[in-house]
Amino acid sequence: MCLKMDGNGMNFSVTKIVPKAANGLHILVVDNDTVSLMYLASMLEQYSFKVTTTELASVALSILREQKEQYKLVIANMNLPDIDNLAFLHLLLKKDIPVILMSSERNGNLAGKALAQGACYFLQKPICLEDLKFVWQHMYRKIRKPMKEVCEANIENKMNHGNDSRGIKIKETDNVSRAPEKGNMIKEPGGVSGRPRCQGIIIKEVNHATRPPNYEGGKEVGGVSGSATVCNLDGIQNRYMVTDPNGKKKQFEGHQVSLVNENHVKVVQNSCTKGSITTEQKKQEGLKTRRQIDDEEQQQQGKRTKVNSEQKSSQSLKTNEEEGERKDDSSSSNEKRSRVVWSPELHLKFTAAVSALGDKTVSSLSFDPEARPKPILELMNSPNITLRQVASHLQKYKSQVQKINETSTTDFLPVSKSTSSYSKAEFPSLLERPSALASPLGQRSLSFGGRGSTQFTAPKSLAQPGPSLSSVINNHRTSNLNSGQMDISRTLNLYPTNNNSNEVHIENHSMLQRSNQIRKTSSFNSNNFVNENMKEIQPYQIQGSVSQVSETNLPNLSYVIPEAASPCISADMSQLLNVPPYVNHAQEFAPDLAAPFNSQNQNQLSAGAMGRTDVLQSQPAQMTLGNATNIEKSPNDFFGGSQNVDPTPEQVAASGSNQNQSLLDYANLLKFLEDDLEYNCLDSAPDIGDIDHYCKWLEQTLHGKSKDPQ
DNA sequence: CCGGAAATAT
DNA sequence: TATATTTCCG
Repeated sequence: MCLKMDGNGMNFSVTKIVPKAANGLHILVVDNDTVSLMYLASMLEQYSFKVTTTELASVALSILREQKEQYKLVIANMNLPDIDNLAFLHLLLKKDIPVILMSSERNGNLAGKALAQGACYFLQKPICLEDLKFVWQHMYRKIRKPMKEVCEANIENKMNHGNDSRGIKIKETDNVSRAPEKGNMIKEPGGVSGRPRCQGIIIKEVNHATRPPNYEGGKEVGGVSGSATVCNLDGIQNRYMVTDPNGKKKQFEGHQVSLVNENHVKVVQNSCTKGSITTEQKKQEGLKTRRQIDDEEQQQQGKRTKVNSEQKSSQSLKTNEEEGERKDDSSSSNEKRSRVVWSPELHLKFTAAVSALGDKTVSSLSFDPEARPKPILELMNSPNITLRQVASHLQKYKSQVQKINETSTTDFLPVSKSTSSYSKAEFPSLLERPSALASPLGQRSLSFGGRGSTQFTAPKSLAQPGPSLSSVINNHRTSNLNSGQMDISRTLNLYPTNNNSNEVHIENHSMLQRSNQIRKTSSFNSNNFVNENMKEIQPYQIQGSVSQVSETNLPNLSYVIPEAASPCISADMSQLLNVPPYVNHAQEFAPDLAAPFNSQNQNQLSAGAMGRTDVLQSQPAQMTLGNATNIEKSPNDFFGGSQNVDPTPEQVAASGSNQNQSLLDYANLLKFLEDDLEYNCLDSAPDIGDIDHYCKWLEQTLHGKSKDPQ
């Protein structure tokens, strides 16, 4: 049986895990296995829930029929003798009750099916106390429609609105007023955003899903970005659902072309029925195309290359099959360059490179001159990233840092801040500038990273003292994996030192001894990934009120600690499913579905939740009284804050993650479960549960191509 | 090659 | 709407 401990090996208090508002809520447990039923019930009671048990689905249904309002959640075994699995689930969902399914069968498909059909969570038996840690969250979850319904709804929705991403999309915009280049040219397919290189009419392909570089299965779409998934919609031939890095789900069939010209007229065609725009059409519009060349090439030539329109037009308007062929031809100059999404991993590499470079020379107020795009790119060893992109990222990174510096106030700085020469870290911890982060809700000026739900968040992990090395490591890692906040410091102690993954611990030591830290050599291959930033931030972990930091200053955190990050897929299960347990990806993929708890919309969302949840309505005082001194406290702090009057650091972290978990919607996990075996946005990153393994992987990734300067 | 900033996509 | 990313430009 499971240990009744949390991931850090600390005892956890059951009563502190469940927010007061959820105390005593009624759960209906249905399991034909009496022993398991009773055991589960007793565990739930330990979490202060009221539990009703029954062994029969029919009884459960009748109970609900009569007292539906009483129950906030149903936990049911998947294999009930008196009813069909999914039928039961559907009946429950019809009653608008969140359902958690459980099974002793270790079958990923089963779990996937459950989730696909609308269960909000799947519990793998045997269930232990800790598995139930976040059960309460599901009571507030909006009932989710079964996957197919969602899909169909989306399809219909998109078809009814001109916004369909399928088919050929013709968008016309005015570009005439800009750009010195004259003439109309066709934009290369790869570009989907950014300043236009040319004016006039542009044809480009849109809505091609990006995918991990190592994606090999599936059909359609290319791309290099790691955060998108592609899946085949059930029973819909040639139609794909794409979840872009921002979490928007799109479906399309076939090829899409976007025309941009000066009229701001958008026409949408379905390629399946209407086919592609003809070359003739384009000619009529006086289109010119140009060969796709990348920036560097342009620069070298010092001149843009324009290409004969006829050739290019036809090239840009290939049919599905043609496109597929073209993609297969990787050597083709027409290869697309999709919009890069700075996934956590990518950012991790980036920050690693920056810090490695930055470790060589230290300037207190400006960036290390070595931290230039080119060396960074080299160190990153990411073939799919261009110099431009790195430069761009660096630019934003710097601006981010600058912003933080500008908004910094000594009020928030730790008293015992290091007096070392590193006191002016060029990459200050966000926690040291809480004012910058304590922005009003919804204000995300400092968030960095994925648009939409993937916020790169403040280093909440830093608010934790580091009694548990593993927890620190995990926190750092997870926060980075799930976010992209330009927080340089955080990533650093993730990095394994050379050959010994255990040296991660050393770095953690450095966290606690930062003032005395002695700087080692700075080569990327050296044993020292810790830099000023790391040192800078450390004191903050130990000082002051942790809860204040987390609640007052970091209202928007979407930070997750690993063991808490799996309300939908337990670590076990994710292994079983061969799925990385980065639950936050669900958010990335399904911001819409996760909306009720989306951190981006915490204000409204919380309000909405309050409006529709009895519990929340009935105990508003409790929600805010938890931290009366916190003026900036907002409704969404409820989950994170109120139950932790005097939280231990671990609990603070947990509460933050609780909040985060609430953000989760599982619809998108289905993509993992059902059809996305190839999914691997981490580029073969191992399970973060295996720290050593992960560190080794990271090391390899980071060091793989870097040469030893010595 | 770089950084700042415009411009656009999302 | 705000943000992320691309592209321009000196």
